[in-house]
Amino acid sequence: MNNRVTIIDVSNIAGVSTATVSRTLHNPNVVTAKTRKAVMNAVHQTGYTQNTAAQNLRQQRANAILVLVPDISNTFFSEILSGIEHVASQANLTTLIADTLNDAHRTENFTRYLFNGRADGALLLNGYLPDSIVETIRNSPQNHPAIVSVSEALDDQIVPHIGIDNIQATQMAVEHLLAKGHRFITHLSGPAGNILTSDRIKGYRNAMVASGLNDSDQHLIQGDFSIASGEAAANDIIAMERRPDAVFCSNDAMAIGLISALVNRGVAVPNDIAVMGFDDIEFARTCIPPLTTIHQPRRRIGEMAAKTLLAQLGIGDFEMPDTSSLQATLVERDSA
Amino acid sequence: MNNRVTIIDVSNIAGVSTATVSRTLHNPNVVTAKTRKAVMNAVHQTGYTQNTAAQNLRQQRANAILVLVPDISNTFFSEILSGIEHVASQANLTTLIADTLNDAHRTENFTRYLFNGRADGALLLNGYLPDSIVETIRNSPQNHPAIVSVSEALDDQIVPHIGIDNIQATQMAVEHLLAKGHRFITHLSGPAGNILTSDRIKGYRNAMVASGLNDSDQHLIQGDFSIASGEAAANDIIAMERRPDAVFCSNDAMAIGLISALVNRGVAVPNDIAVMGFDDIEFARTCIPPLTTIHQPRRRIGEMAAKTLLAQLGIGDFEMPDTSSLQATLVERDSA
DNA sequence: AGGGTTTCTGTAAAGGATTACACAGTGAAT
DNA sequence: ATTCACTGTGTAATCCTTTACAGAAACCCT
Repeated sequence: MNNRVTIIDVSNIAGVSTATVSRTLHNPNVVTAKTRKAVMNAVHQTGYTQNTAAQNLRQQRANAILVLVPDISNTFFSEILSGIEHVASQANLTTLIADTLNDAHRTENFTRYLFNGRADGALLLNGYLPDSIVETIRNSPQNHPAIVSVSEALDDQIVPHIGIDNIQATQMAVEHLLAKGHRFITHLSGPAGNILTSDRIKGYRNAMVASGLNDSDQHLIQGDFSIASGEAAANDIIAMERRPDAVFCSNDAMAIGLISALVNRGVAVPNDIAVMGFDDIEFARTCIPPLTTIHQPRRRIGEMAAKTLLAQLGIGDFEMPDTSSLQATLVERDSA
Repeated sequence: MNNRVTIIDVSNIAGVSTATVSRTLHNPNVVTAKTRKAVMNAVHQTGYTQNTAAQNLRQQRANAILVLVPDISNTFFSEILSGIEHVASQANLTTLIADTLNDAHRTENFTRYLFNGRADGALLLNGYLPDSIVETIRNSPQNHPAIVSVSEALDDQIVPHIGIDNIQATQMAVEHLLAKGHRFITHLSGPAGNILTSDRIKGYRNAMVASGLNDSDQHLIQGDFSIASGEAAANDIIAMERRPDAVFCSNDAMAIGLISALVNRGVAVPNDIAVMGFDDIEFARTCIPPLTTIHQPRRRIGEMAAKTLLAQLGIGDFEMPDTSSLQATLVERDSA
C-alpha cells in the first residue's frame, strides 16, 4: 500500500526508461522483443500495477463511465446494467454504478463526476438531469459531457435516448385487454412527474379512445412503481362502486403487489379482475397466476446505450448503433 | 471538458495562491473570512470542481471503496448496498459497485482496484477472495489492503466478517418446521462450494439430528439460489416416491420459484407441502401464499460492514462496531 | 518598545504516469 | 562513402492538487 511499486522501479530493474515501460504496456509492438521481455519480467517480479490516478490525471480521462440508477433494488435495472457492463468492459472502461434513490441532490452530486474527472460520460436511467447540466449542454452544444438517457427519456430531447417506445407498447398492452373483452380498465400509474408515467398514461388513453370507449371507462390510480403502492391500490379498487374488469399496471412490481393484495382479499385474478404488468421482471413468471406483461429487451437496451455513449466518446470503433431492434413484446401468461 | 478550470484559475481570480484555495476548500476555518469569501466567489464564478485524479494521486488514496457483489440483480443485496452507501457517503467516500457475476476472473480484475489506487478498501459480498490477495494478506499481516467480508464469510477467517449466524438461523427455521409437526423435511440448498450453502446445510442437519429424527428424514436437493433452480426442484419433489412434508429453501428466490411450480402442478402450499425461504426479500410478502422466511437485517448489515471497513481504514471517527445486534428473525407468514 | 506567540499565506516539491520531441543506431540505396 | 529513412529508446515536460516548510503579519504581554 504505502511502499507501492512504481513505474520507476520497473524501469530500473528492466534497465530501461519509464517511457519504454509505459510503451511496452500500452503498445507492445513498438518495442524490441528483447526489451519487451525484460520489462515484462520486471513487471511480474515486482507485481507492478499502473496507478490509475496518475494515469487519469495525465491522460485527462477517467476510463470510466457513470451509470445513474434511480433505485438499484429494482430488478428492472439490473439486466440493463449487465448489458452496459458487458460493452463497457470490452472497451476497458470501468462502470461506476450510482444509486440516486430518486433524490435530486444525490443525482446532482453524482453528475459532478463528469466534471471532476471521475467519469468520461454518463448513462442516465433515472429520467432526470440537473438543471445545471442542462444549462451546460445548452451553452456549449458542441463540447459538453457525453450523456445518454436510457429507458426513461429526458423531458427535452437534449441528449440521445435509448429505449422502447412506451406509448406504443402501452397501447399494445391495453389493446390486448380490450381484445379479451374488458371494457372498464383502470390504469395504475407511476409517480407524477416521471416520463415513463406520462408516456404510459398517454398510451393507455390512446388505446381507450381509439376503441371508442367513452371517458367513464377510463380510470387512473397513482402509484409509485413500488410493490407497496400496488398493494395499496387493491384497497382503492375493492372500495370502488363499480369495479374495473382489468387493471393495467405501469410496472410489474406494482402488478405483483396488486395481485397479492387482491387475492388475499378474495378477489380472483384474472376471473374477477384481470391484471397486466410492464417490464417482465423475473418474478413476473413466478407470480400466481403468472403475470401477463410487456417484455422489454433489457440487456439489449443496456448494450445499445453503452455503445451509443462510447460512440459519442469516440472510444473504440463503436458507431451509433441502429436502435430499430428495441421492440417491446407482449408476453401472455395467465393474469390477463 | 478540455478547457477545464483548474485551481490555478481560481487562485488567480481570487488573488491568492493555489495553496490557499486548497485550504479554503478543505479547511475553511484556517483562512481569513475575507480570503474565504474571495475564494468562494472565484469558485462559483468559474464553476471550479477539484480534479479527482490529481487529488487521489497527491493524497495517495482514492476516497472510494469497492463493493463486490456476486449478482447485482439479486434483490437480497440491494438493501445491504444501500446501508453501505449510506455510511460511505457520510464519510465522503464513493462507493464503487462491481458485479462479479460469480466469475473468479472478474473478481480478480476488480480486486486489482485495491492496488492500482482506484479503491482504498473492499467489501466482499461474494464469499470469495482471489488466491493472490489471500497470499498478500498472509505475507504482510500488518499492512495489507483493508477488506471486510459481508454476509458470506470467507473460508479461512482471514478478514473480518459481518453477517448473521447462518447455522443458528437455519436451525431456528428448521425447528419452526418441526414444531409445526413436519418430519420429512427436504432442504433445497445453494450451489456447492459456497459458504452460505454449507453453513445452512449444517444448521439443517443440526436441527434434524437434535430433534431425534433419523437420517432417512433428511433429504437434500441442490439448487443455485436462482428462481429457475427453485422451479426445477419442484419436478424432483413431485417425482419423489415419498414426498416431503416441508421444504426449507436456502433463499427466497428459490422458495418462490418452487411454490410457483408446485402450485402450477396442483400441489397445495402449505397444505400438501410447506415451504420456507431465507432472506425475506420484498417479494416474499407478495408470494401466494405469503412466504414464511428468515429475516436478515440487511440494511444494518451493510452499515456495520461499512463502518468496520472505515474503522480499518482509519477514516472518520468510526470504531469497530458492536455486531451483536445482527440477529436473524423468523417471519411467520402462511407458507409454513 | 521589544520579544514571543499565534495566525495566515505563499513557495515549491512531491505524487506516478504518458508522450512530444530529439537522438542514436541500423540498414538500404545511390 | 554519403545520405536517407526508419526503428527503438531516452529526456523531460506535463497533468492538477496537496502540504511541509518558511516567511510575514498581527497580536499580546510585560
